[in-house]
Amino acid sequence: MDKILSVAIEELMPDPTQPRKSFLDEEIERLAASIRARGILMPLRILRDEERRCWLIATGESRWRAARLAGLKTVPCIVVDGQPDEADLLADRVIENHVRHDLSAMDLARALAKLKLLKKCTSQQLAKELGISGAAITRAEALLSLPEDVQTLVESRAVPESTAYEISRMPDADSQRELAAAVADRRLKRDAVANAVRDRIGKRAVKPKAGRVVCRLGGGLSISISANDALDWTTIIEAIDRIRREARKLSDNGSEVQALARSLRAS
Amino acid sequence: MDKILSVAIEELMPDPTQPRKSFLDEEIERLAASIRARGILMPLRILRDEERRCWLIATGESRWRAARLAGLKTVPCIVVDGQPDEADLLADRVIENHVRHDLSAMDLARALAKLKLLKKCTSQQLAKELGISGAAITRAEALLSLPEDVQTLVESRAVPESTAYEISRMPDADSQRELAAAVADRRLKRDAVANAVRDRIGKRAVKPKAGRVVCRLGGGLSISISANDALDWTTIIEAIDRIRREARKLSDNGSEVQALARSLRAS
DNA sequence: TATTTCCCGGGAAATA
DNA sequence: TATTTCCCGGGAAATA
Repeated sequence: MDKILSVAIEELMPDPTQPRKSFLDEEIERLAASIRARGILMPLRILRDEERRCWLIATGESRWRAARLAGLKTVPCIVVDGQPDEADLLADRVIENHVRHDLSAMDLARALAKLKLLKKCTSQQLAKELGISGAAITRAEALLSLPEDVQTLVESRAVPESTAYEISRMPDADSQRELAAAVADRRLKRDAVANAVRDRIGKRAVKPKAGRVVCRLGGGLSISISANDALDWTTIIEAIDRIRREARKLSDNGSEVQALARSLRAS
Repeated sequence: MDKILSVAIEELMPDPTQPRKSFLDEEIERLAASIRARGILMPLRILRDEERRCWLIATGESRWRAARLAGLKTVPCIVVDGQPDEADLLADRVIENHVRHDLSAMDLARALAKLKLLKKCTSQQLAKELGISGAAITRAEALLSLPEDVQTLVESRAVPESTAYEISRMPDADSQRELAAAVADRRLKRDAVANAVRDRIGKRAVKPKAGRVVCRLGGGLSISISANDALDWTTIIEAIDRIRREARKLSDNGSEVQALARSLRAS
């Protein structure tokens, strides 16, 4: 049977014949955090390259990068035997890339609550170690506050997890039961539940930070001004003045109107 | 170093001290399909139970169930050494439960297209073998039809995958570029793009150009002017003059910037 | 630090 | 079979 080899980080390299991958730094950092906490659970799958005298990574390149970042010297690997062809390698990578959900929402909620107790840590610390978001922990734990009968509906998937989280924000068990029943009946979906909850508990003032003012001038004509940050009058008026000067100039030149966009981009 | 053991299916059992899991039949069936196609890529992690004289599954219960369904006699396993405590086991299961995205959207698209060629199969057959949805394959492949420069925006994640799919439904490259630029600029999100596309292709009696000029002034600031019909200079300049007068007036009044939209709508 | 909002990835079911 | 619609899971960033 195959052995698991402990291979030095620097003896491994990505397979050059495989499609180039792009890695998000924060994704690798999150994985590195869980490797620091628990090590590499699943061995990489590697191929021998006799010419280069090194190992090529068949699957697990992001684990390799994260392990390096985490300061590991070696990583566990399985040598892929036989002569896998390109289709096999591609198929394996796609399969590995894909999620497997072994835990139900309630299982996850209970596991996280237990972990917090056992490790005596905060939700955020736990999130970091496990490589999941703090928001996910908040939402999972909220499920445990639901009445038993509602939890049963979640367990049976009659009420989806994200809908159940919205329900958990209702202040009393009876309203929660009522909403859960409506969802199980397919009379309400998540977004409708979220709206019902907001009506009840009062909505939060949300202001988008990206500024945007849309001015409808009538007859279908409108001008919208947008920016990455909140807009102020100085920015708005300077912008309008710029576009006005340019429009007059181009109009006098006899340019066509699309030139307005081009000329402002260039300037 | 640890060995990979080939353990008979019936010598394995779920760890009774671990939280009960619920499994979706269709989830297990999908996994079984990929196991039939490519086998079990990642060994299960198991613990010895001396009392019961069998192995307990630490991680990989759904792979075990799927393997049974797929008719395998044995599965590859790694024996977890040492005395992992409950926190370790729970943490490992949560980590394993979690997604790792090794492939970018464009990488996935290219890998799927290549697999279809190599295996000479339909998208649906491929979906089944890989354990992903047919819809995902349709969407991934659509990305390959985008102009190079738009594909580059997707690769760099300036345009999200699902948004890029909506863009790919626009009938011509110029509209696609325009939408992609708006998304990269954060002027449009996915749902707005989807609506724009529906307006354009749903109404098939092609609505020839609603006039629109988008002026990027730099630093994220932009002004767009749009109308139901084609735009001409007179309309543009009159519109700009109106908004300019109003902006100056409201600015002098000390109003907040959103008043600009309201006051023009009223007038 | 914890919670909530926003919105993207992607599966199931409806549709072509 | 392929594509599109609908909507849930869950991360990032805003908010408390």
